[in-house]
Amino acid sequence: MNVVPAETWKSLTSNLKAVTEEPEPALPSSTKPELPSQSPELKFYLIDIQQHIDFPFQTQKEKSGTIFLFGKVWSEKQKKFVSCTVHVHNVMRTLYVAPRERAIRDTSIVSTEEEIDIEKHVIPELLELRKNLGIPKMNFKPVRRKYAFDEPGVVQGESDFLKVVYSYEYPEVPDKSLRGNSFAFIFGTKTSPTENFIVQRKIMGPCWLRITNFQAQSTKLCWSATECHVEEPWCVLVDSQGMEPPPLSVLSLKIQASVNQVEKKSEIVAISGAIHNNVSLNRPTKNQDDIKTFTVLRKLKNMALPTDFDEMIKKSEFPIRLEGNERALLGWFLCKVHLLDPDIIVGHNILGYDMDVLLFRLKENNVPHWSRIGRLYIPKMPNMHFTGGTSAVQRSLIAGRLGCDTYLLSKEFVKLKSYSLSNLTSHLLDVKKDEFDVEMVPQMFLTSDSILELCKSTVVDSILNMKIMFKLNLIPLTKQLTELCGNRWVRSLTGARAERIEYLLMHEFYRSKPKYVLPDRIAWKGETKKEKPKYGGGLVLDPKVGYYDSFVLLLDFNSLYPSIIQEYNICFTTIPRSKDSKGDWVEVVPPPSHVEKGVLPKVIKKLISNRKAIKEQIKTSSDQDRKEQLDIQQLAIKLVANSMYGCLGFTSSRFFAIPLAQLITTKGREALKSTANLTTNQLKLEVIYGDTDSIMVDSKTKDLVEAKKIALQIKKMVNKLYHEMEIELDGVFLGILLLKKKKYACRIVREIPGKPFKTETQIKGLEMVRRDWCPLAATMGTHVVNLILDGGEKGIEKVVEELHQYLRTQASEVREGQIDNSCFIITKAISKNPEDYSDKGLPHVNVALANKKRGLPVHSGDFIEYVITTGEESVALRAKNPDQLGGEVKIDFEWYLANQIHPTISRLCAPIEGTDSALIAECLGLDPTKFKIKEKVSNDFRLPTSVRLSDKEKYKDVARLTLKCPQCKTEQGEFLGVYQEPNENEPKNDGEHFFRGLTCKNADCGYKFTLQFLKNKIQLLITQAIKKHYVKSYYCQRCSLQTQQYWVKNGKFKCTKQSCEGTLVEKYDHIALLLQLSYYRSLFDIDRALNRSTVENQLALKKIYTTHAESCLVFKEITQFMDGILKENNYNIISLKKLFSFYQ
DNA sequence: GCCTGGAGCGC
DNA sequence: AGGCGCTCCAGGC
Repeated sequence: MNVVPAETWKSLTSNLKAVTEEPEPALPSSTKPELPSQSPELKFYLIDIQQHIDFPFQTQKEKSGTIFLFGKVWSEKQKKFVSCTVHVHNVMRTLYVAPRERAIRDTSIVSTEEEIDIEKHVIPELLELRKNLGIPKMNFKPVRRKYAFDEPGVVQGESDFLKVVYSYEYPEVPDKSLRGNSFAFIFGTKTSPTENFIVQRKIMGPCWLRITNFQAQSTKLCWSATECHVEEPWCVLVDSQGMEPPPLSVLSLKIQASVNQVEKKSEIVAISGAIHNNVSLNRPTKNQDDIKTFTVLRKLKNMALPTDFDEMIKKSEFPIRLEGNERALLGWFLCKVHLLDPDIIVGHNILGYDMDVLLFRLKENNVPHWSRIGRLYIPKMPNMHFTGGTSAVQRSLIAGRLGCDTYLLSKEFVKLKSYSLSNLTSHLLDVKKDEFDVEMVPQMFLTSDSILELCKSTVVDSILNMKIMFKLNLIPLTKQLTELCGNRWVRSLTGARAERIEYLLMHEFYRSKPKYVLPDRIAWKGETKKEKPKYGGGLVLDPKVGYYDSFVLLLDFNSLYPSIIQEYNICFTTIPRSKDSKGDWVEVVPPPSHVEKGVLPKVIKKLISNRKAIKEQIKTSSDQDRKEQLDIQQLAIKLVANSMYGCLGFTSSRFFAIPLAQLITTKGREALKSTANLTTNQLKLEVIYGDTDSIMVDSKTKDLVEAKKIALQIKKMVNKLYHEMEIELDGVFLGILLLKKKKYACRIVREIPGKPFKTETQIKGLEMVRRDWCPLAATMGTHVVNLILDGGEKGIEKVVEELHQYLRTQASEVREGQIDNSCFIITKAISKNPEDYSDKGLPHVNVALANKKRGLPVHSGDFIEYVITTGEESVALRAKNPDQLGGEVKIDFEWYLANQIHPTISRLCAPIEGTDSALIAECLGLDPTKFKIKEKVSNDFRLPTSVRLSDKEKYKDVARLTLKCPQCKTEQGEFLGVYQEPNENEPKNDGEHFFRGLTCKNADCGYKFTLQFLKNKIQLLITQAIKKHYVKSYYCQRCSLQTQQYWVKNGKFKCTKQSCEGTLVEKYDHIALLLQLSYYRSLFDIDRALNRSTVENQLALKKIYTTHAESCLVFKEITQFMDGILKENNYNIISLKKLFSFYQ
């Protein structure tokens, strides 16, 4: 058993300052908390805000109107920052009542004629409401406010509102009372104390606060080092001086559980922690290796530890604490947490799994002071379900400490195929570490060595987690995002992206003068299933499929949607919105130019100009430290600016506005269309593809400087059209294989000053970048892509040859079991609980169910890894967890070749001449009959200029088409077809007059060749071609021998080579045949001729075609006729075989 | 063969 | 607890 490779252990621990133990935790002291200071004002660094938790000893008023500010203060006594909690009492409900323009008819309060007056009508109606709700006290105050949202009946723009303030201890205004006779709506009834506090106190994320009039707490309610309270929210002021924030202490946790096989419940056997006490908030932390660790381990029930284990612990390279049982382990751990008092707890999937297990075990073991896991003192654990997933209630129990989940956050900030800890460490840290199965834990307790290995594994995991947190700059980045938007930091850490934008806009609308009344939060409808789209999105241009070996330019609009918001002044405040009679939103247009700039464009402008300034600073700064800090800032701004559009279209967003989102995408489509059109028509360039905000242009040159000039032309032309939107050269490709919309592979040019440029292969959308295809398919696909992209230099025939060779060797390696099992693992996410799938035929669902049965945690959103094994059942039932492989459970190689490798390679080769689906199948040793070509027969794939051989070159060896007049028997000479090579200096040929009228060259005869005659001739030629080229040979899977001899053993064709026992597979070399057939076809294909001509020739050709329209029709029919034959036979070897036998 | 979910991409 | 557009595969009819 070796989970932690020696080099991993060494690399991780040698860098640590010291892997030593903290002092033994003492029992909790009962001394009264130290008062922060005696000065009238407390400097307090705010980290997080939490609302009430149900303390049994709190009054209703305290429960509902009190919020907790968690943060840090300077302790003179200890000469360091210590944790502090400030209780803010009396946060009040703040409602805004919007009067109706006219009162509702037939009411006792006002007559219909009367204008509504706040004093006369609204206040009395509210007093009535107050009485009915039993609220003793409400404050009223008429105020000027603006409104720009969608509550029906509320006046848009500036008007009078009635502000109502009352305590949270009294009931909320119920939904049925939100509309009255004199008022259209009451806003803010559901707003939480936290939100009111943040918005009204204008708190933008973690920041320094000045706390005035603070008082000592008489009752200790927190585990923080210090605590105090203020009676009124206005005692809390944002300190604008902007001092450097204090460093935070971070505890990285790894909880090692084991499944109790009797009860099928998780138990905790070990916990490791890694501590860093000096984590920076604004920049990457220095001395990231300044980490200390602890590990606490316990004995298993009814299982003695190996006798030499005490000795082992003493000799261990890192501290291990041994406890007798789970309860003692947890108690020791809680003391540790209390002593270390971390501001942040980091862990892998800690918010999705670990917290649940920890809380469950704390409860089961009835561990005292369990709430020290957080900073609030909570006497009794609330009732909750333990489902193996951490619920919102559970998360709130660590209040005061920020939970930083590397699993959750890496999902948000980096794109990977898997987010398991081992995959994260291998991609981000270049460290190898395996994970072991929880089922292994009990047997690991049998020997001291394996117990030590287990401890090593947990301690290494805790260190790695910390390192991932540093690597991704999770703390500075999320802090920056929080600061930009003014939401709560914990929310940024749990990936609440929509909420960030909500807060950004709330602050912005609240800052405006006069303030805006904000829209209410929409209740979450619980439904998570994807709805169908509500409006149109980005435009995707039809790709001109093929392989290009010239420089291809990628131009795109910088931050298209944010730019559009600015360019067209798109905002709630500038564009009136309404619904039609069916209740659908009416499409809108941008406001006239004289309209004042809206709030949205203003925010975007601020963000973008800040980002520009920061990027400028990065360029000029020489301080690496500062550069990294600035880079985090600019990245955060980009993330925020780009996500604003998404929130406009998000149904549950507070700032939900379909018409605005729709207008933005409409303008985006317009911009892309016009850019593509202008490039094609005005600059006469070829746009080969485009998606949402980008176009790809074939420069048709092999000169980089020349290509860049073209890009500049496009840029200049397009940018003249806009103020805010800006197109830019985003990249130059040398070689691109363009296969489908959103699917391509290219070589990006990377320029190095003073040196020749390099290229880097980039793949988009293909199987190779998808986690639901196995790594083997990805490796092979990538290899083939590189073969093709290298094609420009080698020539396409060579590429095809190499490709076929590669497939053969790979296929035999697969069959012989030479490929590592891990290359066959397919990963798929489950989107709901495995039991909830109606469709039981899904492999990953079956594996998820099997995992669950074994006691492994499975939750919605998890990635399930599986392999397909041999057997007779359906594929779904043959899907197994990779750790089950061995013995009779074997990987079904044939399934992989047919269902993973073949489709991947076939699709890549679709535009490549000289190979096809059936041929690829044959190379892979699969039955070619099962791989009929689905793609339509088409010869109009783009081929690169250099690889695209001239027809003359390409068809130099094929049999020519000659015709003889059936009437006068005159030989007509070679038929040269509809396509003339450009710049051909050869004399006019005899075949040309066929084209000019399909008439016999013997003027006396004058026979006109009929369609039927030509068809028959073609049919004949095809059969001749088949006879000539169709030679069957065999290919040895083991020694690669190609032969036409064989001997039979056990009904299999065996290799004739001495001492080779390999099996022969049939090899059909039908490239020559295809070439011949495609030659015949090319003679008649007008579209192809046009496609392959230069621009000048195209014009000339078109002219000729028009004058000979009748002949052209015949040619078209012949082309279609040939396509028919080819399609019918599917370019398929077996079908060709049938044809062959038929004509034999 | 057509349609519908689901999954996972691209932007 | 951002959006839509576009392959692909499976399964059902």
